[in-house]
Amino acid sequence: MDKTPNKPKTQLDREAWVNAAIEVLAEEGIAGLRVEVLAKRLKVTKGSFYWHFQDRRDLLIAILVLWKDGRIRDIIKQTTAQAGRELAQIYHVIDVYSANRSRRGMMIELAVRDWARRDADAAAIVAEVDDVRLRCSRDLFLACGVPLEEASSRCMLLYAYVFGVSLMSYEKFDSDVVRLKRDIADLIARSPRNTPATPAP
Amino acid sequence: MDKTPNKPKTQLDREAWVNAAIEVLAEEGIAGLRVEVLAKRLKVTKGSFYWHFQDRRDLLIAILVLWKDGRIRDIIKQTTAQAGRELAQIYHVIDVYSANRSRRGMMIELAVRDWARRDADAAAIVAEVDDVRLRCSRDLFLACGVPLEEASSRCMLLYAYVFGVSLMSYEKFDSDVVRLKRDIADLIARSPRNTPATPAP
DNA sequence: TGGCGCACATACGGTAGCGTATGGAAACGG
DNA sequence: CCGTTTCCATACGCTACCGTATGTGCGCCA
Repeated sequence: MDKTPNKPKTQLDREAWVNAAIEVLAEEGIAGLRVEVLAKRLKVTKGSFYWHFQDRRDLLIAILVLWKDGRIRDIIKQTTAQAGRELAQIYHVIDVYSANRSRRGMMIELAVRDWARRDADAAAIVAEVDDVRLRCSRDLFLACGVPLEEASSRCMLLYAYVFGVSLMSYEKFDSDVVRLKRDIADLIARSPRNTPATPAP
Repeated sequence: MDKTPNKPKTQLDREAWVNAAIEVLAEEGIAGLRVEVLAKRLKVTKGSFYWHFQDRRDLLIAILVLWKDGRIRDIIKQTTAQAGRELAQIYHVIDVYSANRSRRGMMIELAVRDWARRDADAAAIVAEVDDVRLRCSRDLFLACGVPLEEASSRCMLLYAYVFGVSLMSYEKFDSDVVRLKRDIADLIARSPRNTPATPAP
């Protein structure tokens, strides 16, 4: 009767553990991600954890893999523009990643990157994700007619900016944050817009 | 006879502890900064630590204060340019902060910023430092004749970039990193360069 | 030269966390 | 109906820390 394929929910699977772990990772960082804490959050004991995972590192690797896949899927989605809308898409990418809207995603991002500073496996995953992201957004600039080297510079500036700005506190500095962010987006992306000197391909 | 003011070195003072702590902070992050580990590194036991400090948090606060003072002194030094050399100074700031040369300083920077994401005291210190940095480098842009709002945007882009780039891995992306970084520096600072319409003060 | 305080060392209790060993209930299969 | 598998609970040993209490060598000073 309850053979329906909806949520059984009485049992936990690996994926449920990993999702909860990513939540803790976002809140507490990699150092705060403890299996007993995680178990308490899921209302079970660590006996369950060590049935699903060989050890703590097994969970950590699973987190990295899931995060990598999600990030790559996301960036491909975000950088896929209809022809002619590439510049608008660049602005959209800047907006999405630098806004507080995706605060949770950025918290995970920063936690993973901090983790990667001391862990080779995490560093390798971050390197893969960065490479895909840079190439995808560079393609967006290239589609706008920006030369290759300039496209490289601009897309790298783009990503460095969105990560860096999430580390800073700038509330005291400028009251009109909306204008500030808009102007910065222009600095990163504007050349394709008003480059009368650059001949169209 | 040994009243000379050189290193007595037989005794540890508070500052020696704090300096060693900052070293550990850079290497292991705030979570890895344990008093017994620190004591072991200094070849003493924690009995010494708890003579100099009330508790672990006492040390952490001392770290924050020392770091703040050092950063503010440094930014004032880096943004003090002789008249007419402001633009060169901007490029110098970008170069100094984004280069691997000051890798240790950046490791501390990132560790403190990660710490600040979960600790109110650290966050307050970071906010102070950011505010001073942004104002100092904005003044540099202003001295180049850049309008106020554009100066704000550019200096914020500057700092977001230098922090963000230290979080990324871009070796696989572009082989000519020197050119890449030079072009990015131009994107951040270039407008002041070719604005012949701006009269010198 | 005896006392006094500095700068440690030693020892202790307590918590948090990892991983293991084993028990047990519930579902499932024959 | 019974055995097996799945999924989790309980209990245990161990290490790493935190913070405290107390012991101790040593220079200094009257």
